Amino acid sequence: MCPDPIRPSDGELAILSVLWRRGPSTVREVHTELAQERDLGYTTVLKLMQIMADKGLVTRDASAMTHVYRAARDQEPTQAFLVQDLVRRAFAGSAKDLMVRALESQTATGEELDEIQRLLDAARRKAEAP
Amino acid sequence: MCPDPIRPSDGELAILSVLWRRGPSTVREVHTELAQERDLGYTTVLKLMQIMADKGLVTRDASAMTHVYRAARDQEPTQAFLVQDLVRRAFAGSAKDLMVRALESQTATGEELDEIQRLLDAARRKAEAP
DNA sequence: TCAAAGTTACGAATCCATTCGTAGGTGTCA
DNA sequence: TGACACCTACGAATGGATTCGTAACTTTGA
Repeated sequence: MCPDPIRPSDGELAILSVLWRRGPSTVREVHTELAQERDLGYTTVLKLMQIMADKGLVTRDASAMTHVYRAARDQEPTQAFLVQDLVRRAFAGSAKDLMVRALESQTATGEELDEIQRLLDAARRKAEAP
Repeated sequence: MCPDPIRPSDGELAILSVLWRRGPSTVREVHTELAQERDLGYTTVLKLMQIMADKGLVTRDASAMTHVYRAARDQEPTQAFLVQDLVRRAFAGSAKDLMVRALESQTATGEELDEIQRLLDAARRKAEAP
């Protein structure tokens, strides 16, 4: 479900996001979602999803005429990979610096801050008492 | 110093990182740094830096024969932009979720956790008493 | 039945990042 | 002075992402 992590391109990530949110979907469904954001032809999405199937980023059920696509990678490890990748490329490996930027430039709600606090506590416990 | 933010490519970001760390540098100096990591021709770095100058990502002093390049964007707003970009593309706009992934997948030291705690406190103060 | 709508397959064009070779100019030093 | 090292400029090749048009097939509904 999560083979050799490859950084998905912008278009691929947009499609994966739809599949993660909607679950297994047809090209038509994915295109309908993406077309709300930006102008995009149907066959453009189709072609991209076919390429993604070749790459192994998605699988598809071709038993019916209208194929059903499914993300071949879970969302969480992919997100983790992308964060680590950005940390390495833009933050010299310092995840702390990334969080600094995220906290600075984000107008987080109090609830979100509370949740981050809980995660921080958990990370601290894990760090201090392995 | 930070005009219309454009997402720098991988190569461009690598060069910007060197310029941020070293300050104004020559192509030779940047190439020496980058060549330690991966095999890379001198003219490859030169060409990329020339393109970056055309794009406005760097400026250069051509008064001497050996040109001196300088990052045209500060590091912090560029990092902030990249984080926001990733939040939008891979985390549906939730900076909190990005921080969750960063905390989960990172083996942060106690000191780093303490610093994140301080930043979190500051963000909370700013959120509760604007 | 048969035209319209929907679907996949696929080639091709385009754009961009990346890489490098070559040409030509400039400085250095023996 | 003259060979050598270093510099910039620039064209070109490569590869990948993206986009779309067209062809061919299937389903549907009047």
